[in-house]
Order: sequence, then C-alpha cells, then structure tokens
Amino acid sequence: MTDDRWEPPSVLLAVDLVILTLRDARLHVLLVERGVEPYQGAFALPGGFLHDEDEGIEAAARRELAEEAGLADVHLEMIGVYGDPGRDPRGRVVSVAHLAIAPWLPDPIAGTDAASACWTPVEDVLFASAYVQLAFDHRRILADGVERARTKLEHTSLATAFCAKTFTISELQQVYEAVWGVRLDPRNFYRKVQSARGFIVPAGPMRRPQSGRPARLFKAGPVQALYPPMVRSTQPGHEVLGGHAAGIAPEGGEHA
Amino acid sequence: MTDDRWEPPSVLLAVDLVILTLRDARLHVLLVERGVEPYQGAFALPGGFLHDEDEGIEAAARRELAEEAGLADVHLEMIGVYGDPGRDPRGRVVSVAHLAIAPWLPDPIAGTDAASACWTPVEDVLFASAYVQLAFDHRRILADGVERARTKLEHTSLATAFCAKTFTISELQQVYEAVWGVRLDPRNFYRKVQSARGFIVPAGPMRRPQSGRPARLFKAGPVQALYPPMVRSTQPGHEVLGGHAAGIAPEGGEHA
DNA sequence: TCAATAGTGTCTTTGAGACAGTATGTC
DNA sequence: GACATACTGTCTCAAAGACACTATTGA
Repeated sequence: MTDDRWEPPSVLLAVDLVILTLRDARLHVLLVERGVEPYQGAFALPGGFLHDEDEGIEAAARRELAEEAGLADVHLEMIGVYGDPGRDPRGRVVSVAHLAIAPWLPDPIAGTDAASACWTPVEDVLFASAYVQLAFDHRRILADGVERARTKLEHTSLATAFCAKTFTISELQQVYEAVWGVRLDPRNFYRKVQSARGFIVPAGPMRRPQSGRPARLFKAGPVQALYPPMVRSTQPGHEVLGGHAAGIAPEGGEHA
Repeated sequence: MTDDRWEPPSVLLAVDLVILTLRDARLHVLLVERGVEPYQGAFALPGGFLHDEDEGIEAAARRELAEEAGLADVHLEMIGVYGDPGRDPRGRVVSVAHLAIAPWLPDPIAGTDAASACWTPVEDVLFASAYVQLAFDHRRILADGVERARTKLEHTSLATAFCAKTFTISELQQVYEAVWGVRLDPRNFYRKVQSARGFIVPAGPMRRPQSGRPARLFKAGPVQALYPPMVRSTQPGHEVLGGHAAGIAPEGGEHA
C-alpha cells in the first residue's frame, strides 16, 4: 500500500441485496420503491448505508435483510463491488452487493417497515424490453446476482436454499427450471439428483400429494459442493419461453 | 436505501492485488515488503488506496498493477471485498481484492518503483506452517484468490492467461498442474484440451524443442467458457507433494 | 375407470482415466 | 544406437439424455 503524506479520499459504503425466491414456479426478486431522491418513485434493490463505523459489511447486509424484508437465517453471500464514480448522484458511493436466497412462500413480506417492498418476476426486470426500470446500476447487479445463482446451482447445493426445510424432488426440480429458465426431464432429474452424493437425504417416509402419487420428502444433505455436478446442458434446445439468459454480460474479467 | 437526516459513515477504499504467475513450474505470487507502519517489514500483497474521488476501482487496480508490478494488459478480475472493522489499525479501510494473472517469465519485475517486490511460491505462504507471514488479512485474500484461479481453470480458458502468446500443450498442462497441485496424464490431457471446443487453436506449424520431439504451438481460442469443462478429479489420489489445498475455507456462504 | 404425478429400467452416446504403442526430435 | 518428449489409439467405466414402463394416489 502507498503510504505518503497525502490523504486518500474516502467513500460512502452501502450494501445492496439481490433477494431471490420462487413464487408459483417463477424466479422473483424483492424490490422496493424509493421514497426519496435520487430516483424517487423508481424501483430499486433493498439496501442501505453502513450504520456506523464499526458495523461489518455482512452484518449490515443481514440488518438490511431483516429491516427491509423481514428475513433471517437465509443463505447470504457476497456478489461483488459496484463503485463506478458517478453511479450515484449523491457522491462517491461504493456498494457491496449480496445475494440472498429465501425459501418459497414466506408471505409477501410480513409487517415490516418495507411496506412498499414487493416480489417481482426477474424476467420482468431483466428481459430486453423490460417493464420495470431499476434505479442506479441495480439492473446490472441483479443480472450478476442471477447469473451467480445459476452457476452455483450447478456445482453447489444452493438449490435447497430455495426450498422449505423438507421438500420433494419435483419441488427441487422446479427450482432448477425456474432459475435456469429451462425444462428438465423429471426421470433424469430424479436419478441425477439422487446420484449427487450428499446433496439430499431422505427426511422421513412422509408424503403430501395434491393430485397424483405421493412423493418422498427429502432435506438438504451435508455437502456444499456437488459431485457429480448438475451440469446445465450447453447444447441448446431446452430454453423455455421468456428465458432471461440473453443480453446479460455475466463476467467482467478480460484476458490480455 | 435508507435516507434519513442522519449522516452515514465514510470509509477508506483500497485495492489489493493477488498477482499470480508460473515460475519453474510452480505457482508464485507477487509480494512487496512494507516500508512503513503498520506491519512495517512484513510482506503484503501489492495495493493501495484510491488515488482520488473520481478514480474507478478497476482503474485503481490497473494503476497499482502498473506501478507496483510493471504489468499491463494482463487478466484482471475482482475477487471480493474485505472490510472487517479492525482489519487495518489505521481505521476503517475496505479493500477490494483483485486477481491478476501474469504470463510466465516477465522477468523478476522490470525497473519499477517496487524495488522490494518479489515472486514467492504460493505454498510458502499458504501452507499450514508457512514460512512467510503476510500483513493484514492478506493471507486470506491470497487463499481466496488462489481458490478462484483453481475453480476458473476448470470452467474457463483462464489457463491461457498464464502462458505466452503461443504455447505448447505441455506448457498448458504445467499451468494446470501447478495451480491445482496435481499431476496429470499427458496423453489424456492432450485429448481433453483439444476436445474443449474453442479453447486452443493451432498457431502456425511452428515448433521449439529442448529435448525430445518438437511440439505444435497453439494460441488461446475464442471461447471463455469451456465445454466440456476441465474437471478436477474429485476422487483423490492425484495430489502432489506440497498440495496447498488443505486448511483453506474458500467459500463464505452459509445456508439457513 | 382415468388423470396425474412418482419412481424404475434400459439403451445410446459422450467423456474420463488408464495405458500400449508410434512418431520425431537431440545426443 | 539411447533417450526424451509429442502424439495416437484403444479399452473400460461413469454419467447424460431419451424415453418406455410400472406404481400409487385422488376423483
């Protein structure tokens, strides 16, 4: 680090949250309507500034998660940093974006202060001619968060974070289908998920149908990294309508 | 974002660089000796504070890359943010860590101001009973950076960033062996690398042996994502001596 | 009975890993 | 010639994808 007599500039640090969940088999993100300038009235990702000098970044993210979404004990990981000068008209604001995964149906948000928060289908925001415009660079942050979720579904047990404590295999399949925007063969999915060692483990001989044969219940297994992985078939032909995979540049790295 | 009448705290923003390269078939990282407090005399990752209010984060990383390592036009990507309160005794310093990959043999650093910079074998720093102690939380940053490189080698063409503009297949194999800390079968590696569509393309019928049969030269192909991927054999039995894979927690995400 | 979903089996293709064998250079 | 490295072929096994088939529920 350079340590001269000169004073380095300081910045405002914020956290922003990409909170994803599944609602009626579609991927949704939690948005809030901004009540103040800038971007008053526009939708934005939940987030806020550090509370005080001594607050850790993840602590701030969890605080916002509780304050704005009423969520606790959910999967949370850092996505990256967004700090382009000029991204916020108020000055130099650097935002640390986080990805949170909420299990489905935690109600449209309990009675939190975030009265204006609402779950929005991700495609409505990310699709080329999007209905919903987001404040700041939040559309890009959302795109990166979704891409992160897609990738982690392949190699980790993240999908179980979308489910309740116990779940059926077809519920798990819905997660993959919604996040990837593809349709999968139930029979092959069944085998594949079972053959990934430690991914899911049986949770009682229980059952709970609606129509059709009752299904076994499972819970998340011990492993974090999947082997064999749940590879997304690269050879196309599976994309389902509204696939939001287009028009997003997921990776920022450049080669020489 | 919360927008009250209260003033949010500001922080100092720094960039730190994990610059990796290959030297005599081993993975090395560039370290600098700190000339001032804190941690005077200790080794640290190259890095520094933002220069001014208007400097972008990636721009700052590239500036440090040039100033401290004399490198330009190399692969650069963000690793993550390290901002625990108390990580820097000077106050609240939030560091954005980056991973840079330098092609091998750019000389032990040209005549830059970083006279004290030196390439250090990664294992010497990361191994359990490490010889080299790093300042701040830089050991953890290095571990995360190495883990990032390991993972990206599987699914992207990042390995070519370690090589010169043209390279032989066995040179590419050395990259994988050094970064993963494993030994690979040359025959299978040959086939595998060739079957990954768009990974490498022939670069002239050239050749350049030292002993043994001359090898064909290749250059980096057009694709970024590898298919099929170069999967690290999960079933162990391949780790080579000094494997630094142990004792590192690469992932910070937690499930509910 | 049918509709609907759960779960099993089987076949084909692709790729991973082991390793024999051939090609082409230097000494 | 020996030696070293580059490259090819072949075998076996594991897993992906396609899809026929059976099982178990409710209506």
